[in-house]
Amino acid sequence: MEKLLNIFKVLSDETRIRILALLYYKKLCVCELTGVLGESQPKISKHLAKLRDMGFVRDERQEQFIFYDLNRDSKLLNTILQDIVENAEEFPVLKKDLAQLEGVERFLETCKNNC
Amino acid sequence: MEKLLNIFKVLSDETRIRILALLYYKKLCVCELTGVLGESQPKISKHLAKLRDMGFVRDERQEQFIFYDLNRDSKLLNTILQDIVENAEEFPVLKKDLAQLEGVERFLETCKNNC
DNA sequence: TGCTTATATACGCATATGCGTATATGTATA
DNA sequence: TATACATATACGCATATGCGTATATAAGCA
Repeated sequence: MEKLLNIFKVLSDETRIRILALLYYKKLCVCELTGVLGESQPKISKHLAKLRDMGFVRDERQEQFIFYDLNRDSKLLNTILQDIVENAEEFPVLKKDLAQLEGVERFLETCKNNC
Repeated sequence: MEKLLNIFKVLSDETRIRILALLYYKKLCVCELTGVLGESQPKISKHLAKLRDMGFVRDERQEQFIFYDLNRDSKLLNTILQDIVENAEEFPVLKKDLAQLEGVERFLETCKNNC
């Protein structure tokens, strides 16, 4: 039951839904997430830490950046995320976030401007 | 986005999941829910009030009892609940709750013992 | 080795949440 | 109409959550 509750607790925050929706499509680093979401670096890092501690994402260093990707072990979480991103039209914020996935790499080059 | 978040907030509490899982199968009154769940009457009433205020359940008086039933408007909530009850085997608490659905009416007759 | 950059964490605060206890409300019934 | 019963709500408290600001850590580079 604990695990089930954790899925819903994790999804009870808009920032975390936005992060998970982005990671659903692509492995991203803190820098890119900060850039796309337009939120402060500590805020994003703290949500990522929570997601990591609960086992929903994994982190992996690649040179100077730390990339996060989705742990797809939970069938239920996967189904829910799929449902959300497939209906992104209903959620303007998500739609806008996802549109920025095209060419996110630009946030790497100018990271100090985002973080 | 608000509506989406509300679905997950509502599901972030074990008592509410238990209530929704039961209502998924059957319209029940406060008395029956209190009896099956073995929780205090104010606790159940408050969770029901929250579910009602958020539009996830409807209440309807039938003589001395007030029955609650699931509002199935949200496709996502419906899908999630279906997934949960179909996998009730994984969640002993839910399995036990659902097993008591057979003959819940007995809680009506002895309501004062539960409430 | 010292500096910069990318990310993580600590701290304090404001708000939200869940619970128990007590009490109010409203319907049924004697 | 007085009482009992079913349910709802108020209040106080403890804990949890999210955020901003400040600072720590750790890798890369000069």
